[in-house]
Amino acid sequence: MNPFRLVYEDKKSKARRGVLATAHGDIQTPCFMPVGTQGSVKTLSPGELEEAEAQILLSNTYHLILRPGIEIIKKAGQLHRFISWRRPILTDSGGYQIFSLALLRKVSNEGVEFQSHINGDKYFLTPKTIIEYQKILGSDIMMPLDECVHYPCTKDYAAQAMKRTLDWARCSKAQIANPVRNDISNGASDKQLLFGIVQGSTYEDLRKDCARQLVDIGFDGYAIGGISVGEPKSLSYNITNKIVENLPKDAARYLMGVGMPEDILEAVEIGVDMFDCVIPTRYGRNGTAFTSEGKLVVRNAPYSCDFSPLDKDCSCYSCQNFSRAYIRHLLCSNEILGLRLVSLHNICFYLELMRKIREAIKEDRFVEFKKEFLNRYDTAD
RNA sequence: GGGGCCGUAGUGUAGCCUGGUUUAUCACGCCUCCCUGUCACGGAGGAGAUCGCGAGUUCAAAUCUCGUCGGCCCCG
Repeated sequence: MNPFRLVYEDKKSKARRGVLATAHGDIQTPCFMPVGTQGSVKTLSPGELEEAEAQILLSNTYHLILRPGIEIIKKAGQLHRFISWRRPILTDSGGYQIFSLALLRKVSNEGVEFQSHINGDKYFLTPKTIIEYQKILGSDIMMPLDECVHYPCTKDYAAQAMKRTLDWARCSKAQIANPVRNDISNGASDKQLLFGIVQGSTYEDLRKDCARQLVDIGFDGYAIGGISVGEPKSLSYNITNKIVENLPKDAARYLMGVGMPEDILEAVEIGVDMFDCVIPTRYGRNGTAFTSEGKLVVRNAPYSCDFSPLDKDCSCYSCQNFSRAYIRHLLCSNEILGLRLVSLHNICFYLELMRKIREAIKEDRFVEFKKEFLNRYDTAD
């Protein structure tokens, strides 16, 4: 059964409204998934995220395996219960982390051998074990192990990593055929979804080939990996566009790790449905707020006497109650509340942006909305 | 009255004995930039000191000598 329902297509662009049915409820797309790598969206509580109307969180299998360890989550009774979050969760496999964080990794067709970046313990993860771990986590959407290459990357290596990612995708698909599922019951589907991940670096033919083969295998949705890893933005856009053209209309499309508000708008316009990114929370912790007029480095000196809110058009708790001057003071004094207030605002800003995008698509005015938004939103800085 | 120690960016300091690779060290603070499947206490860059003041020795003084001012300590 196809978990994705295409609800509406914008008449003037390829933007679309959809609904993705998961075990813990429906997700309205286009959507943004706040990132809670280690089972926590840094500085924010599940209550605050619900309040901000986050529909789904992203968590990370690699991080959770290393700490606290899969056995503890199993004992806790799945990830939802462990972290006290009742809405959907997508778990990233950790492919990205193994290639960016882990030490001394050895990649073979069977899997990846690496040392923990925390304590040096040795692990050997295979596409099969990654799926088994995600079954135990009980995430609503599972991601297969993949190999995300850096930019720039030679075509030979990109082809090799793409082929390996495809092999691993087949292996992952085969692994979920064994139903080990147990007690998820409060959603539209009692099945964990599995997405395929398109790799192939910046090479159009590799990307196209990868997308087509994944579609042949058949997944519940398709993710685009290895974008925004340092390549020029025009290239990210072109490649993403080419990939989307080779994905079925009636499946969810997820652009992994993206991005800035302007990146999200570009991607929605060419038909991407799902996003996740550390930017709102990481920037929040480092003193940059997103506002309707662009990025605001509230940590900077000019705001020391600015008693207006981060964004005067925002209705979040931070903006309704606190000034830039106070938040800057908190950040400069290393008060945890400062990190929290900016992170909360940024998450609210992103989620509100996605709501506005969904509204605009429904009314065939996505292109105008994007233009108006970018007109006001200063991307120059 | 006698003796000793100390004075180097906003703060705390290295260098002084054995003068010259010192455009004077480092940390914090300050200023700016960066962050795209995470990184709370983060990364990069920058500004900021006529080395308390004055005189002397010397080709050359933060560095040696004398004086002086300020701070601290010990003895009377």
